[in-house]
Amino acid sequence: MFFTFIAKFFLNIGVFSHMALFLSTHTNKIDKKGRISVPAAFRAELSEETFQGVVLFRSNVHQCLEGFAWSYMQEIGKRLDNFDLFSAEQDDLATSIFGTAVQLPLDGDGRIILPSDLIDFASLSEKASFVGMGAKFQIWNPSNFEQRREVARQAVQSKGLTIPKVSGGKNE
Amino acid sequence: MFFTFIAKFFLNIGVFSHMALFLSTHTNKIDKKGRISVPAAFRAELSEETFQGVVLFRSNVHQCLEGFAWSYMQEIGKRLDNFDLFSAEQDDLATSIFGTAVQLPLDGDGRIILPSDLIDFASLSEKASFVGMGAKFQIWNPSNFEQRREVARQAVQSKGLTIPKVSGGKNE
DNA sequence: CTGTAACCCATGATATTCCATAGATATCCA
DNA sequence: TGGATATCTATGGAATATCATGGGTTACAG
Repeated sequence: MFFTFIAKFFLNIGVFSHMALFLSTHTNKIDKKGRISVPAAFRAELSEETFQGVVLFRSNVHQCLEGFAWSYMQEIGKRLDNFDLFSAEQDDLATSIFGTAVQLPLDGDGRIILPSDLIDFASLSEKASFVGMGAKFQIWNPSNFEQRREVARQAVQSKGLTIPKVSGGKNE
Repeated sequence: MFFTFIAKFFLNIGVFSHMALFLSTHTNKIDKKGRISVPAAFRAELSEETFQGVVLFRSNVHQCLEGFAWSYMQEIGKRLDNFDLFSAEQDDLATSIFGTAVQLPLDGDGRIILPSDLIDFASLSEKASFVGMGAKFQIWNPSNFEQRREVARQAVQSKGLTIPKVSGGKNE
């Protein structure tokens, strides 16, 4: 159908080009070499990326790490451009994101090596939880995340936040 | 930017129009591997989906699970992506929606495997009831659902709840 | 040299695929 | 209409593939 064709066209040229959608929480072990398996479901989302790996940096809000596909960094760059070029916000964000980010390749078995400073920052020890957040994901100390999950749930309820309504269905 | 505007326009007018419509209640057995058949009527609603399976997460309101088609989840993902990337709201929503959701593929016989933490959350044991809710469905312990059904029925009666007529635009 | 990272392979646990069956439903034809 | 046959569905179990993890070996840079 015509509209579908048009929409697919725009998808293909990259307006909403394939975006990774990280979902669910997976807890894996950090071995004594500092390696950890990236969950297979997350790796599948990265399969079409030119760079096979992830970008990690320190969260500005929580005691956890944040991760993206490499291509999503470009999107962040674009969004930063919407700030005033020399504003304090732009400077702070650019510093905290680009300044501290590390690019970690996947090894042949789908693992990454977590740098020790990031392990320290997020208080990781034996295990770490990969938490899907849609376009990005977070890496948490599992017990810290249990608390965070509960806080988030209550915030969603008390602030009356709702899942954004989906339009476009036959049956709205 | 122009292309973004056009793409948003197509999203809003509902290019992605097919939406599953889940109806009725079906109770099936959970086998010792944690597998359960998704009711055939629900599977038929999923037949046009690119991803053959469902997305489940914990209800924020009831002691039950909620399920969607994958495309519905993608749509939520795009909307969530329009929030400020690092805002508290985005973070809370993404954590409670994506962080707790799981993507479950249908096996060749139309079954899914229920993760044990979700089985615990919903107090499921031998059997589970799939309850159609339109665009989504819920999964209940059958006896808990009987109570819930009665509470809902009385609420509708006493409050005189009705389904509002759709007015104006599709996505208000 | 020496430690670290990249690569390779082994293994147990878990998930996925495949096949069998029984009961229910639908279909078809006399 | 009745009854035989085919199809679909839910379920059980076995065979196969995948994943997470551990450990070893080689490549390489300080």
